[in-house]
Amino acid sequence: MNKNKEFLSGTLNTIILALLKEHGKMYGYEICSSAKEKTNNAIILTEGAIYPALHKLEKKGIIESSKQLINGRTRKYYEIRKAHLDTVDEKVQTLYDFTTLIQALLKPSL
Amino acid sequence: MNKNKEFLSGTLNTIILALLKEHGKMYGYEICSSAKEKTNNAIILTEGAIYPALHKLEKKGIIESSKQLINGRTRKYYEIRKAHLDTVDEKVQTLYDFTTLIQALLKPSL
DNA sequence: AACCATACCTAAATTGTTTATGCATAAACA
DNA sequence: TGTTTATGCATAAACAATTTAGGTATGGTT
Repeated sequence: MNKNKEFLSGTLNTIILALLKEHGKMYGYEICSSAKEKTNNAIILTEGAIYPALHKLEKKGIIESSKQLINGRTRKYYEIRKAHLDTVDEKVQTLYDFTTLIQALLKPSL
Repeated sequence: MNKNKEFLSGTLNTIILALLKEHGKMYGYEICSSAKEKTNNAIILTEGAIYPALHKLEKKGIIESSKQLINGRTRKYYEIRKAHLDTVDEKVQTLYDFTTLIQALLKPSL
């Protein structure tokens, strides 16, 4: 289980941004469970990785957060700043293209 | 240029092993230039990354090296140990599957 | 002679992630 | 009613991988 752990590094930020772009607004815990659910437990984003990543993206000004109290628990929602939507698009596309390159590289040895 | 630098981390070992599996025997410098050429300069494996990676794979017993003198320059060829070919197959397949998962995750936001 | 491509290598610094915690609330359960 | 499970945030030490930046050396090109 979690065979993909080693491959995940480097893709975390882009996965976060892609999910944020798709859903508009998400909170950290939701990003983890969403990725997990969408990939049938194949992609496990750990909280220890995702929260620092979100904080860093916010510090860079790419995303912004807003707190909301829901059922007595606080949720911190993140969304992509409009000014950076294009950058995010590019980043997502670049990762997509990268995965295609990797597949082309690996295919001959499969 | 080299937009893929951040995505490369974590995939280096598997790329090396896939190329070695495909070509049978390769030397470090060749692995770098091969990846570069095959991807039209999109995947740049740096020597500072690849040599330590090769040494580590050898220390683990997954690959083995043999030196050869060619045109007055020494080349250190690496190949996958037979006993580990199955492990390598699995690893390559796992990365391939992972890239497919990533594509499925990213697609809705493209 | 200078320079570039080839070919190996290492090591400090940076970075990202894991692992291991901690706090707190709500709901389910026994 | 007390414990566990799920939710939801967070940080920090340790670890691992990679970058950056150097080093050595040979052969071929200008």
